[in-house]
Amino acid sequence: MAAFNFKIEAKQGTARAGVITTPHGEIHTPAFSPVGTKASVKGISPRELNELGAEVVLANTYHLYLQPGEKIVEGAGGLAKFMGWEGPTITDSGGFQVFSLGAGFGKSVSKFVKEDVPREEAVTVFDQEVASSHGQLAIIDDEGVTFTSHIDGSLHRFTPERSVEIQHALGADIFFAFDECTAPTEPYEYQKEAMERTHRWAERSLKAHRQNIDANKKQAIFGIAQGGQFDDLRKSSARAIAEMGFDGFGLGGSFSKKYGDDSLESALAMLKELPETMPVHGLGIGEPGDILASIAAGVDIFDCVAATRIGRHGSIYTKRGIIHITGEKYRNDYGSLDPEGVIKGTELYTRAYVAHLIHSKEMLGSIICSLHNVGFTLNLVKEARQAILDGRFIEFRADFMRNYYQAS
RNA sequence: GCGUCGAUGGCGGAGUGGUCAAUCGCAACAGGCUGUAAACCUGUCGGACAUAGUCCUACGAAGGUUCGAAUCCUUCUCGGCGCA
Repeated sequence: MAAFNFKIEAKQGTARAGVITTPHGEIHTPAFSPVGTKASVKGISPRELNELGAEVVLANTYHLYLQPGEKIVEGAGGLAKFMGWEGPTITDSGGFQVFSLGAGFGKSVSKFVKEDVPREEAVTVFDQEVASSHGQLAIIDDEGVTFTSHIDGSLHRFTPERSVEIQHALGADIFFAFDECTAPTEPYEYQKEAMERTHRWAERSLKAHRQNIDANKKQAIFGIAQGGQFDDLRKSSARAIAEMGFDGFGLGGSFSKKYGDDSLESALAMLKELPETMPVHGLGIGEPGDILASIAAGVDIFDCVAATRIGRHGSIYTKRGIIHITGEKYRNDYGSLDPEGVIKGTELYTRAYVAHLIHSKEMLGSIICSLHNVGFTLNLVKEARQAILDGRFIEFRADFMRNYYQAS
């Protein structure tokens, strides 16, 4: 992997600033990767992303496989070319969808695997009608995952090998091994089982990648660790993934409050088990406070849908916390969207105007808020990086947290 | 002028004797959103205390029938349509 390199420039405690080199350019870490699930960061053009300071964009294997199909993307010359983005790209493996699509039926995934269906028969027994009647779109077995498309209901199957094959076609600079993301609420036994399965899938993903000489020259593969909220599982998962020979490490899990108690702190503790030279990607970590906590623990890259999602729905990040621009008090507020942090491309818009756009469902409102939030997050990470280089990250983080979570 | 149909909470529009402070949609307001099945979801939505709940004011206006009316009757006001 000559084309891929990670260099640490400065450290402060476990926090570090560095540079990741990829065939499509450099990523200065800590870095935030806006999420363009379907090869599009919702509402924001590649040129704007560039102007906001983004250096890398993350897309999703599951979505691009279903639509338009990885061959189309490959035919365009790869993900970056396809979407008109001139920098590095990352693809997620589809492992998260194993969780988010399966979660439609609560804990059915574990039930299905452990009780209703014998492992070896899970696939053949898959009953689309039964599954969909429960709103469940994915069923896991040890070999892989069978799922129905959320677009047209058609039946598909991912295995680690298939995920890697698709990601080779998509051609991102960095891609992830196929994993099983679990809900933090799953019990120990299931977390352990899923983690061990993820480890086996990681080895298979890595093997499938190393067998492709051509892809190895252009793409780096990161292995994802799991373990839920259990410290011992987290640590053993980190060690197992670290020993396999991946180019980088993916901090897996779902830290959304929606799916249960957040286990970010315990997940971050696992990073102590990793060799210092290994770049770490915090999957789906994107709330300002979580980003800073993660940076402090040694995470180098982040990706998160929050910036664009909450923006699209009319909420924006400010140094004093999130504000909902649809609030009554902003209807005649002719001040800047965020007086303390005006983001490039949003300079001319007032809160009253943006509030009106969101109220009247004009798409520009969602675009402006998304621009602001992505810019805000990129700035946060950029400032954190500079703070590490200057040796004042601790103070920077403390200051930010005090302002952001102060009562307002 | 005569006939006819209608008048319901910010708007649209259900309800046509008790289970109606009144279905539903929109708007409004509040909250949520962390590897995007998300330009989405949840809650509130006459008023006052405010958890349950209790009380008050309410279905154009006034009167009446009835144990009980948004619902039935009378008159009036306003509006649509038809005929003059």
